[in-house]
Amino acid sequence: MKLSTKGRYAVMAMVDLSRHAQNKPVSLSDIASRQEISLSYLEQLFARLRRAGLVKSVRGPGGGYRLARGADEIRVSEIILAVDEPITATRCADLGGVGCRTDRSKCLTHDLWEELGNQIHLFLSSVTLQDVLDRKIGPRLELAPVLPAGVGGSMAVS
Amino acid sequence: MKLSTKGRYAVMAMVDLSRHAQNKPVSLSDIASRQEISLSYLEQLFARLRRAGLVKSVRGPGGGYRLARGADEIRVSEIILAVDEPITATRCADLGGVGCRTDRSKCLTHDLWEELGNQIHLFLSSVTLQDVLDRKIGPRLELAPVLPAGVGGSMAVS
DNA sequence: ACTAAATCCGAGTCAATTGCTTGGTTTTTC
DNA sequence: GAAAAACCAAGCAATTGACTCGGATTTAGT
Repeated sequence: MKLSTKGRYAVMAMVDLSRHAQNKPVSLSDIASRQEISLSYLEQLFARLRRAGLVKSVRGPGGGYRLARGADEIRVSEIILAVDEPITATRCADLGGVGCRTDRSKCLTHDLWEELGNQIHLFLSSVTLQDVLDRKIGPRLELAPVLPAGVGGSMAVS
Repeated sequence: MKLSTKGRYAVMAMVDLSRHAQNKPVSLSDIASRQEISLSYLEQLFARLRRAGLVKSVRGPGGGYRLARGADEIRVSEIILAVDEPITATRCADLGGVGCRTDRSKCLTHDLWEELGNQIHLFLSSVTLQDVLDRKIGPRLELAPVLPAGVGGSMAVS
């Protein structure tokens, strides 16, 4: 799973959409001005979100977008998968990576990346739009074995 | 924390280094041929790793690199932080992001990204080079009981 | 002292991606 | 029929990733 600002914009927009959902659909220009994202860029993102079946569109004046499902049925991971390009298969990425088979030592890191991907997906799948709206995000995972502290450093994900 | 193939290359190289560590230091050309990474690119990565204090260099023929500490004392997160550029402060990223203050609804996603960053860092900090060598990577984290959508109080956010 | 192995260093390249802009077309409501 | 909206396609500037090129410096061996 690729993590980029593109995915963040999409999530921001989807949160905005579910937050301002009334009877009327929400227009992209509303979202654009509220979230300070360019309208055309939003159009591109929502084209993908629509193709992924996460939103429905209503054309014509007074139109806009609606969530295709309830906010509690849409997971953040779905949004990010919808807008981000699929993972570019790196050197030894997915199935049958050449280097993986030939020299197994070359891919000692394979398991590591795979497990990291699992962790990220697990986390983002555990959060729905409704959770974000309700600010229910908090520390949810626990480490099994623990390490001496002090490895700190500021973090962020891009 | 930025996740790119750059960090992966660095981890691959560091794993290779610790795997082939004998009395003699390991030359980059050895790593380059084993891991199929370009030598010059490796040089750039190791310049950063050295500046970060993760490896020590020995110049001259027969020279190369050594781990600055034991493989069980180097965490994967350190390697990635060493080679990847620091986070580009996005729209509402770190402290004092403008949009965060003015319109709090704009940053409902803030906690989400922050917590995701925590998760990633937590995971990568829990894995040492030695763990990768020993193939000790496996599912290590467990989801805390998922919050029932409607029920219960708010989560503690630290 | 000479050579060669290695680390160091800085610049440049090339393709992909991001976040946008421009300029439309269609659909639909009033 | 005018205007609001979704749609669509092309292009573009800046950045980054993964390199290459061309050296320079250090040092072990002879």
